[in-house]
Amino acid sequence: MEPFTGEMKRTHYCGAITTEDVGKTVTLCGWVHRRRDHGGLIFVDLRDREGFVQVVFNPQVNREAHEKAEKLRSEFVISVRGRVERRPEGTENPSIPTGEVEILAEKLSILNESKPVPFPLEDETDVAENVRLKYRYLDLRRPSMQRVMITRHQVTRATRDYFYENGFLEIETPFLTKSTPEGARDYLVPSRVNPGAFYALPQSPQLFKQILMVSGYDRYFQIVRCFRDEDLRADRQPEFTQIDVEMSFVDREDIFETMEGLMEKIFRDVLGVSVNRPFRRMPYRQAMDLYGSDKPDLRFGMEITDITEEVKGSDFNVFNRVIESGGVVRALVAPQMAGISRSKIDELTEVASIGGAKGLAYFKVEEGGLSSPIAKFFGENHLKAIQEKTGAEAGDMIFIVADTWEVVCDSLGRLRLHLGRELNLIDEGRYEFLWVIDFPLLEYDEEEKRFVAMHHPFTSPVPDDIPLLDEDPLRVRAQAYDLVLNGSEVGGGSIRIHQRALQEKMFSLLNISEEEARVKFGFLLDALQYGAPPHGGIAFGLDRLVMIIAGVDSIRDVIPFPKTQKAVCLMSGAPSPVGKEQLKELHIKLDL
RNA sequence: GGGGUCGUAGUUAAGCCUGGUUAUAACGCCGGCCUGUCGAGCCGGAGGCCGCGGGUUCGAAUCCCGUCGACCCCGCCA
Repeated sequence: MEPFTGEMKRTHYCGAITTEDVGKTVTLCGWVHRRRDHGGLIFVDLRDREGFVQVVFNPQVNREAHEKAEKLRSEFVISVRGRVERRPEGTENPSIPTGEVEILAEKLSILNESKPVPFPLEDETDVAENVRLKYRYLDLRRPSMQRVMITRHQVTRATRDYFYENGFLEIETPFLTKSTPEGARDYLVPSRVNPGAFYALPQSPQLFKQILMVSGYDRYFQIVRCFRDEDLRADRQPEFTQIDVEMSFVDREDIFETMEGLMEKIFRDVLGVSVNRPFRRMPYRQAMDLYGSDKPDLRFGMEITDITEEVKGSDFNVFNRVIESGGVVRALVAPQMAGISRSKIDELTEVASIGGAKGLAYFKVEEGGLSSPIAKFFGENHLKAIQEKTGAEAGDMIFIVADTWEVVCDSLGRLRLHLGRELNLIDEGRYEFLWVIDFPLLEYDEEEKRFVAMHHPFTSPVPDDIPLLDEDPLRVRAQAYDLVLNGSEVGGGSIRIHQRALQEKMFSLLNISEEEARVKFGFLLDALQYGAPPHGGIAFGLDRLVMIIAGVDSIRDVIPFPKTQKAVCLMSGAPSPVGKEQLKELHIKLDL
């Protein structure tokens, strides 16, 4: 080990050396990626965040450097000074960016050694994820991980640039804030100086950004961490990052225009892709009807067809009972799948059953018509009508689910996605944006026996629907919108309620008492009395957006230090027990 | 809370169904040789609580029960 002196400080990044640099003496700092020791000659691939370059230790160039290089091992940290040379003819390596050049080492400093690493630091890795997470500092050293983190940086940079250019103010909101009902479970932080009281980490800065509008800041954005104590998934972490936006004196169109501009800039700056504007729009109801999802993947077609009318009057009682009780019968055509096996059908039935379907009926489309174990219950006119309505052609398979509207949508939606992937109908290079609009304002929660807000309680109803709040609350549409990209919800927002009376009415519809509203949201209700401007906004899930842009399947691959499914950090060991003294200071007794 | 997949040298896997001498391979690691390699090559070597605990058996990596952990999914996530 040697001191790091000025003469060995970096002049270039390894990955940035080009034929332009031939003849120059450069100093490189980095990690030994690989060493190939020929006894006489030693080759070292030296790596830094920009890439790697071959360093040649030749005793005839410098004996001392060559002798030292014999000690080098993987992941040693070194500084090398030497001349950039074009590689001798026939030894170029066209498979790497710096393959035409090499560094003839004249001086080597070993700045630090490394134990043998627990797994190879290669781009392609099949190492178990728990090993990667335990040694995250090594995992993050892998070039593919560094590329993703750089991509993430580019996305946040493009975002900041865009909002700065468009007159938005970047303002911070508290992390130690107040627990609110509705929504996800809160992460709580005990207050030492207020025994028995707790802060909550924000699920989002929702109320604060609305307050900022009341305060006249007009256009706000923040790239901000949010916390939700719910179970994890491939695209869900307990702490995640939102691009949070709020604007005053705007309607939905202004938000769409501004946010499409943001997406356009991000995709241009980061991927060099130009996106088609304006983005498509689709009412929630239509998305559910056609794609069985409120976040449809529009990279492929395969739309769902309603055949409730077409099957009426058959002898098939399963369908008849569903229709009598107000349900629907709908079909999905799987192209050229008529020949699939019984076990394949079982597998697809399983997929549909996740959505609640109690069975999956099917018709094989043959030259002469439809065939199926249940075909005997249908007249020739029924079968013909089904085939015509679905547009199925010979060789196709028609899958049918009959149930409540919700179950049919969910089941066929899942089946559609499953088949889309399996039949390779999804063009991975495409980016299909979609605004889903006209969400219902409310849903009925069977468990709690009350209405709950579909988006959140501060979402404004569509003005025309306000009279319905009393007559038929479930039919009230919200001024809410989601941005969907390739079947993933990447953002959601709404025009907010800016009048106290309407906000109070909303709380009462949600069965939140006046008393409770005052305690939980009093500050918002108060603020709305003092000149609150009309306003609205949106929040994007930065992590999900980066997942799509970087083309990775796990949210853990776009977060430098993620948690496992049990919300544990395998590197630091968090969460962990704390000492008695610490608990006592916080006035907390454990009950385990 | 529930369903599923997985857990064997540092890493990735085989062996497990059908129990039987010393648990197999590749990569990595250590030593030697080697001046144009880039997954360098050749020769030699070390390395295992078969996740953990219990049971069945003359005998368990292998069969059974439990448990822990990682991952995927359902519920949950305004």
